[in-house]
Amino acid sequence: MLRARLRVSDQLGLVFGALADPTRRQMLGTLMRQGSTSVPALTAELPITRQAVAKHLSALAGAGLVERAPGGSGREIHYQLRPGALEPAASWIREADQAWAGRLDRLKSSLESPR
Amino acid sequence: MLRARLRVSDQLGLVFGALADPTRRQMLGTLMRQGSTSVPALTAELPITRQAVAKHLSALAGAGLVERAPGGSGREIHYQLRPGALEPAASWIREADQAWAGRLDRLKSSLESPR
DNA sequence: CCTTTCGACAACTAGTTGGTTGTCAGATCA
DNA sequence: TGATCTGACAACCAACTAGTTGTCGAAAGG
Repeated sequence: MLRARLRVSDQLGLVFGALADPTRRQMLGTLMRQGSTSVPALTAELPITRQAVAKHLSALAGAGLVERAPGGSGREIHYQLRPGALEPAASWIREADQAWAGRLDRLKSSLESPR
Repeated sequence: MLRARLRVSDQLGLVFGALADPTRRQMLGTLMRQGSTSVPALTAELPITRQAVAKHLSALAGAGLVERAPGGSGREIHYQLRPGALEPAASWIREADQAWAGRLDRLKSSLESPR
């Protein structure tokens, strides 16, 4: 019956999913270096169309990684990093890394104290 | 002409992509708790078929997060976490988080020293 | 005023994903 | 031996993704 696959607002999944695309990571890189950017600016440094850039930006916004920059005097809409947005992902990785290492330690000690 | 989209071995992308799926994160959780597991064991705790589990496992293996456990006496193939596999992702996030915070600090200080 | 630029949609395409069913050979076990 | 379980494929399907082209109205700029 092909299960529903509701995907009920999997925040962590959205963040990791957004980070999975190299183009999106590059956009974030630009944002980190320059603080704020816009669709036309990103289009200038990427080999894709304005529309594709806009789609990626809205994916990043959907994951909460990016938001509209206030001000916006000109006609271009500017975007900036959203404070704390990386935190859930960072802490998942941190916890996993710890459990990972713990697992390996236990494995190692079980190898060191055999039969 | 619909660009090639070669995706030339984007290791980081593979890892983040693997982590983007909740089912896969759950499998990793099991692995962290139990150290080693197998397709039948995972199938027992998930609402999906054995074949789907195998596919997820091979995605995790493709991202280098998981590997076949040595030994394997019985007929089930066991899998374990691959040491250090999380490192690239962890360090990307760490660096990004730093740049992120730096950006925000500079933003704040520019707000604190106005006109 | 006319041209360009920008944002917002919409429609389309090829390829990928997450899942299914089905099949089959080999290992395990009663 | 015969039933069952396992892993490994393959085919299929619906939904999603990353990109495209095209259109349109509003804002800026000459």
